[in-house]
Amino acid sequence: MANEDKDGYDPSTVEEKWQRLWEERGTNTFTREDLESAEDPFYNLMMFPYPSAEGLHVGNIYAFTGADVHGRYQRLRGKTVFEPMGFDAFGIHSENFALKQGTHPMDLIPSNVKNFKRQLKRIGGMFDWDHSVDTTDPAYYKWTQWVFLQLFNAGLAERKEAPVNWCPSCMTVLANEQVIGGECERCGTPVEQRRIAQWFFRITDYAQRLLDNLDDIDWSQTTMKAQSNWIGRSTGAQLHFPVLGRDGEETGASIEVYTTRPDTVFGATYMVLSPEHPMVDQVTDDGLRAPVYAYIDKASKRDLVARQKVDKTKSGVPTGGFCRNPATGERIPIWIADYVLMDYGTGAIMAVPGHDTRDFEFAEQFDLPIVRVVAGPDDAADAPLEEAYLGPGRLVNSGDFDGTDVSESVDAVTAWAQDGGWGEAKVNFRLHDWCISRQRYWGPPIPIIHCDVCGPVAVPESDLPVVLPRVEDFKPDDSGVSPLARVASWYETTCPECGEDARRETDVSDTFLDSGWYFLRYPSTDFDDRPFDTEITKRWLPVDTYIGGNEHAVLHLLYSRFLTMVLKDLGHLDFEEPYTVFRAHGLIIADGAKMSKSKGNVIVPDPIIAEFGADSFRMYLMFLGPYEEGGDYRPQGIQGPFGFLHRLWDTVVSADDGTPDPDVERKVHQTIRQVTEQVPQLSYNTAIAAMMECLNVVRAGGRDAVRAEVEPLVVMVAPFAPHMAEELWERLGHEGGLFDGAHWPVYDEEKATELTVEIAVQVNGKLRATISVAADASEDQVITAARSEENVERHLDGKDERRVIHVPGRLVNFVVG
RNA sequence: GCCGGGGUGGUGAAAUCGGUAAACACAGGGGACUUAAAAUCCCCCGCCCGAAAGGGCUUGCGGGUUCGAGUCCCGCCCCCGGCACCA
Repeated sequence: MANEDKDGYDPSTVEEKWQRLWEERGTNTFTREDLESAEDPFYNLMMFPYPSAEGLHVGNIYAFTGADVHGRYQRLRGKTVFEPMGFDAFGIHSENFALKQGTHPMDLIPSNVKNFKRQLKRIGGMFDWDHSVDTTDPAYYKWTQWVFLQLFNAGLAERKEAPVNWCPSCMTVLANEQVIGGECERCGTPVEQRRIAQWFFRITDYAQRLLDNLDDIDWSQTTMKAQSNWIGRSTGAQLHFPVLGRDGEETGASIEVYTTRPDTVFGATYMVLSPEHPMVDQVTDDGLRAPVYAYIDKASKRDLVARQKVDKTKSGVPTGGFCRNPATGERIPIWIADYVLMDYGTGAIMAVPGHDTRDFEFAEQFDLPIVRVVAGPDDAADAPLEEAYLGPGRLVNSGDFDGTDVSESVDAVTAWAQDGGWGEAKVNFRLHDWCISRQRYWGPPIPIIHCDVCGPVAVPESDLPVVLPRVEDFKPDDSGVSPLARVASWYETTCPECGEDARRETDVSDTFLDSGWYFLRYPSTDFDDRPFDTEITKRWLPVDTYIGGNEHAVLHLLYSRFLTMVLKDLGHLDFEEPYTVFRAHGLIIADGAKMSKSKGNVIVPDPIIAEFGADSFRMYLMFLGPYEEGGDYRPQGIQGPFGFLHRLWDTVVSADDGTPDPDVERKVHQTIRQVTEQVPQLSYNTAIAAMMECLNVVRAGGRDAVRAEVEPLVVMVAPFAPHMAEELWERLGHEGGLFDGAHWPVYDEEKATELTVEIAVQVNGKLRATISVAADASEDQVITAARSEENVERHLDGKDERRVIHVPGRLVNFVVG
C-alpha cells in the first residue's frame, strides 16, 4: 500500500517539479544568440489575450492549449520552436473597466498581467517569457508610434472628417459595437452622429492585393471567406446622370452613380441621393428646402448603425430637382432617402424599381413609375410587376438592347455607355479606410504635432515614444475630444520643423494598431533601438502557424496583413503575408450555450486544475470535440482523460524490459501512424482516442506491459500532458529533457500491417455475417468463405445470384433476385 | 435576406475517394477482487419483435442516383456564428 502511494501519479507534485525545472533550465526561453543562430526555426504564434481582471477563462486556456500542443509536437519533431506570449492591454475594454472600478488603468493592468502570467505558467504552456510584449509598455508602443509614422511618411495616413457615434449622456464617442439598436449600450440614450477630424490608414489602396493574396496562404476556409466578404469586391459600372436646370436644360453638372446592373439603366425612373451627399443643396428646389433640410436633420440624428437596419417602410423626400436618364433621354426626379448610404459607392443611386427590391418598395410607397426592362423566360415584355424581378431573362423596353440575354447585357450596355461618354466599367469595394483615431485616454498617443504654419508634422523618431501621461481624470467629456486635450502641460509643445508654438495630437490610436504588428516584435524584444531586427526577422518570419479565434477573422487579421504589406513596400520586410498558416479554433460552450455571467454557466479553471492537474485539464479540453469546432464542456468529462493518465502512469512505472507482444506491437505502430497523421492536422480528439485505444490493448486483461510497448505512448502524450510525460521519460531512464530532442516515435509500416481482416458479408446490401480472413487472401478465397457462412447460405438459397461485389478488406455483397 | 459551420445513442462525439453506423469517453447497470471503500479488471448499454437463433427499423424531413447512402444529387425544416438597405 505504502509502496503504491509512493509510485502513484500525483499531478501537483509532478507539475510543480517540471515547471520549476523548465524555468531553471531555460527549457522554453531563448537568448538573443539562440534566436540569431536557431536551426530549423518554427514560429508558433497564438493570439495574445487582453488581461482582464477576472483572469484566464476556459476559452483562453482552450485556445492556448491547442496552440501549445502544436508547438510541442513540432518540437518533438526536432524543430526549434519559438512560442511567445504577451498582453494586449490597451483599449476601451480596459479603460471602461478601470472607470467602473475607479482604479487607474496604469495600476490595474500590471496586477492583471501578473495574475495572467501565473495562470499561463500553471497550465504548462511552452512560453518564452524572456520575449514577451505588453502593448502598454512605452518600450513597446514607441514602435507602435514608429509604425504610424512609417504610414504617415508614405502618405498612407490621412486626416479627414468622419462621423462618429456620440452618446450625449455618457458624453463620449462610442464604437459601433457599443451601439445597440441605436442606443448607448451603457445608458440607453439614443446615439447621435458627430463629425470629427480623424486619422485614417488607406487600407482601401490595398483591397485588391489583400483579396488576391488569399489564394496563396493556408488559412481556415471560414476565415478566408470572412475576409473576402469584408473586402467585398463587386464589379459594375459608374454612370453619369446629367443634372437638369429649372428650364429643363443640362446644367453641366452630373450625378455619379455606381451600379452592378448598368444593363437595367433603361428602367431607372428616379435618382436617390444619400442625405449627406454634397450635391443635395445644388439640386434642391428653393420651394422644397424646408422639408429637405428637416429630413436631413432627422437622418443625422439617427446613428450610423440604426441607419443600416432594414426598416419595413422606407422614408425619403423629393428635392424638386431632375436628371436626364442618359439611356432613355427622359427626365427623372431626384429624391433623398436614407436607404442610400454615403459610405458605399458614390452615395447616390439610379433607382430601378422594376429590378431592385429596395427601389421597388420605395417606388410603391411614393408612387414613382415602375418599368420592366428584364423579362423572364415566360414573361411578356410588358407583364406587370408584383415585385422586383431579379432573375434571368432578356432585356425589354431597352431600345436596341431588346432581346439581349442578361448574361451578356451588363458588358454590352457598359460598352455602349462608354462609347457615349456617360459611363465606364468600375470595380467597387465594401472595405473602408481604417479609422485609427480614438478620442479616448487608454492608448498610445498618435505621434503628430499640429503646427499652424506647417500643418500636421511627424514627431521625430528620436523623440519617440510620445509617452502617455498619467492623468487621474481620464473620463471622456462632452467636448468630444480625448481627455488628453485637457492637459495643456502635455499637449503644448513646439513645432519640430519651424519651432513655433504647436500642439500635440491628443487622440490615441486604435488597439488594432497595437496588435497589428506585435508578431514582428516578439523575436526582437532584445533590441531597444529598432522595432525588429533584420537578421532575426529573416530567420523567424513569417509566422509558421498562427492559431486564434474567428472573432478576429476580419479586423485584426486583415489589419496585420495590411501593415505587413506596407512595411514590405517600404523596404522593412521581405515578405508580405504575416501568417503562412492560420487555423481558427472553435468555441467552448457549457450546457449548450456560450458561457456568460448572466447565464451562470461560466467554468472557472483554477479549481479544476488544482483538483485534477493541468495535464488532465489540457487533455480533456483537447478531447471534448474537434479543436476547430469547439465543444460542450461537461464537468464530469474530465474523468476520462484523468483516468487515462493514471492508467498510463501505472503501466509505465511498472513496465519491464522484454520483448513486446506482436499483437500489442502492431497496435502501437498503428497508433503512432494515426497520431502522427492527426496531431499536425489539429485532430486532437481522435488522436487522443487512438492513444486510449492503444493503452486499452496494452493493458487488456490486466497484463503487464514491457517498456517498448509504452515508451512511444509517453512521447505521443507529451504535447497534451507535458509534465507527466517528462516525469515518465525521466523514469524510463533517459538523460536530458524530453523536449530537448527529436523524440517523436517513428512507425514501421510492416509492423503496423494487420494480418487478418474482418469482412462484412451482405446479401442485397443487408449485413448477414462477418468473417475473418487473412489480409492477403485472394478474391476467390474471400468469396468462398463468405458463401459458406450458414446465415449467408440461408439467404442465398434458391435465389438467382446476379452479381458478387467484393471490396478488398471491406465487404462482399451478393446481389440476388 | 446573404455568407460560413452544423443537425448521428441518455450525453460529448467517431466514421465523409459511397462499403459492417455509433470508435473513444462520460453517465448508467451487472460481475470479479476487497472486511469495506477507492483503484483495477471483465460484461451489458440506439429502438422494436423474439426464450434463443435470428429478423425488422434507425444518422433533422421528403424525394432521387446506386448492388450499397450519415457520406453524392434535388427540394425543405431547424440550430449556432458572422455580415446586413452594399446599389
